[in-house]
Formats: sequence, structure tokens, C-alpha cells
Amino acid sequence: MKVLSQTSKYGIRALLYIVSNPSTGEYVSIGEITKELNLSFHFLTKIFRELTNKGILYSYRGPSGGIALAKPSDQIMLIDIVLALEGEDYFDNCLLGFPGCGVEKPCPVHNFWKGIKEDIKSHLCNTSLAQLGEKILAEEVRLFD
Amino acid sequence: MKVLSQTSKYGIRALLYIVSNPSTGEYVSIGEITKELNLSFHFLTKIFRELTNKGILYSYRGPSGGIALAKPSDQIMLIDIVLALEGEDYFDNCLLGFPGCGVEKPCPVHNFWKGIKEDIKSHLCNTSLAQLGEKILAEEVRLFD
DNA sequence: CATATTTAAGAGTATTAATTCTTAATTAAC
DNA sequence: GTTAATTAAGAATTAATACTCTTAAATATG
Repeated sequence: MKVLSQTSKYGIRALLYIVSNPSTGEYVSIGEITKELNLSFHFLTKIFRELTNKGILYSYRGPSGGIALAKPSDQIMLIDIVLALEGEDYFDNCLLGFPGCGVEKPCPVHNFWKGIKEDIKSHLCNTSLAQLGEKILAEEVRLFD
Repeated sequence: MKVLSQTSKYGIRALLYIVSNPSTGEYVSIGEITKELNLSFHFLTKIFRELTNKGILYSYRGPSGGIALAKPSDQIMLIDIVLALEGEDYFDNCLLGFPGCGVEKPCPVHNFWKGIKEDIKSHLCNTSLAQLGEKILAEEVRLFD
């Protein structure tokens, strides 16, 4: 059951690393993140580039450069990241792939699936990086192996 | 948001065609189904082969052969088809791809995601081909374009 | 038994997603 | 200004999924 692409998963995990590791400097280097989370440096760089282009991150080149959240972590919602990386049409899908499935021509599981998508969407809309970061810091959950 | 593979989507749609088109003969030919649903004959044949191997369908070769449900349609649940085609570990996933995410080491969205998966699973467990076929026949929803 | 119809099996190809690699641009520090 | 550290950009590769094609086997009918 692959709901999010690797791109989104890595992106979110990396942002959670940032918010749960209050750093000394203004910017966090991508190299540090990928070392800690054991991700591909080049792949995460590409993912972050997308988030920078979408205005979710700032980036800065050169020594002690890196990336930083463009907004306070309590104002960055999971939905922002998911839509930026998966596309704005992320929720426009029919579970069974019925051509033209919609309100006028619903597939046999349309209403059920609509409800599930609303649950997921509302959770992503109401969950900030800060909230998840706090959970990690409170050791209710773990970021690493 | 791709939750089911094309394999599962086509498989379920094709089975719904069968249950919503009470046929004259014992077997329905794959060619008829793919013509009506505009699917690839060879691809659906491969999908049905898997369902036949898993005991969900019977198949019969030769003139007026085809495939048939191995059980009454009210005893075939969506979950049976999904697990047969996606694998038994379909629900063993972490939304964010945290390595080792589980009860002892939950990721920051573990409990939320667990709940969603349970909702989906229970719906798939409680929905039979017959139920969806009835919806289609009652024209509450549509199978075709 | 010859022919037509149908599924079985799996090799082969194409498309998409994931990952890696190469080169360039920016910036700090000496 | 030279060097080192860092992200930017996107080409190139690999892997996974989706789809197509070929050949074989089974079966009904004349």
C-alpha cells in the first residue's frame, strides 16, 4: 500500500529531522541530514530543491550554508509538503480507477473512498511539522533506527 | 494517490463486470470482458490467471470456455482480491516509510495511519462483489463510461 | 482427426519512479 | 584570488510497474 512516493517520504522525514534537532546555525546542511538519516545526498538535494522552489524552504550556498524552513515549523502543515511533492491533484483519484468517476458518475466505492480521503486530507491539514517534532522530542515516537 | 496497482483495479473492475452482467453460460470469456471494459486482453488474462491460481476464479479452456467465480459473489470480499493481487503484506506499511515503524517504535503518524488502514481494511473485508454488483444494477453507480 | 476457440505461461517491451552522477554556480575564509 | 563547502540543475542509469506479444495446451464441434 504505497500512498506516498519515496520523494514525499524522504522529504517529510528529512524535515522532521530538522525540526527535532534544533541546530546551532541558521542553515542545516543536506549532507548532515542524509548522513544521519542514511538517505541519498543527491536525491534529497533534488527533493529539497523542489521544496525550495515551492517556497517551503530557503536555501543558501557556500560554507555553513544549507536549507532552512521558510516559515515557523508550526505553520508548515504536512499537506503543504505532500501537495508540493505529489502534485495538487493528489486527492483526485478513484480507488478502483473507474474512468470518469465523480459525483455524477460515482464508482461503486466512491462515497467510501471520498470519506477516507477526507479523513487523510484533514489530518494532513491539521498536522504541523512542529507537532510531529514535539512528539519525537518527547520520545513518544522515534525518528531513527 | 495510488493506493491500488493497475492490476488490482483492472481485476476488480472486471469481476464487477461479471457480477453485474448475469451471463447465459457458465463461463464468461476474457475477450468479452476486455471488449466491454476496453482493457488489454493479455493483461487481464494474466491478472485472472493469478486469481485462478489463488482459488478465486475457475477457468475453462476451449470454445465457450472462460472464467467463472469460484464462490457465490456474496462470499467474495474485496479484501480477497486485493490481498491476492497486492500480496498478503499489503497493510504492513508505514505512511512515512520510517524504518522499523511499529508498536515498539512508532513513527510520528503511526496511530493515525493505523486507524485509517483499519477503516480501509474493514471496509474491504465487509464488501462483497455481490453488494457492489447490486449497486451497479440498481444504477446507483456506473460501471462504464 | 482437423479446425476453431479459448486460457496458460512466460518472454519481451515500454513507461514511470527511484536513484546516481556530472557539472555549474554561489559563498565564506584565508 | 584561491580553495573549500555547499546547493542548483538536469542528464544518465537502474528498478519497478505496466503492458504486449508469442507459443503452447486444452477442449468443443463437425
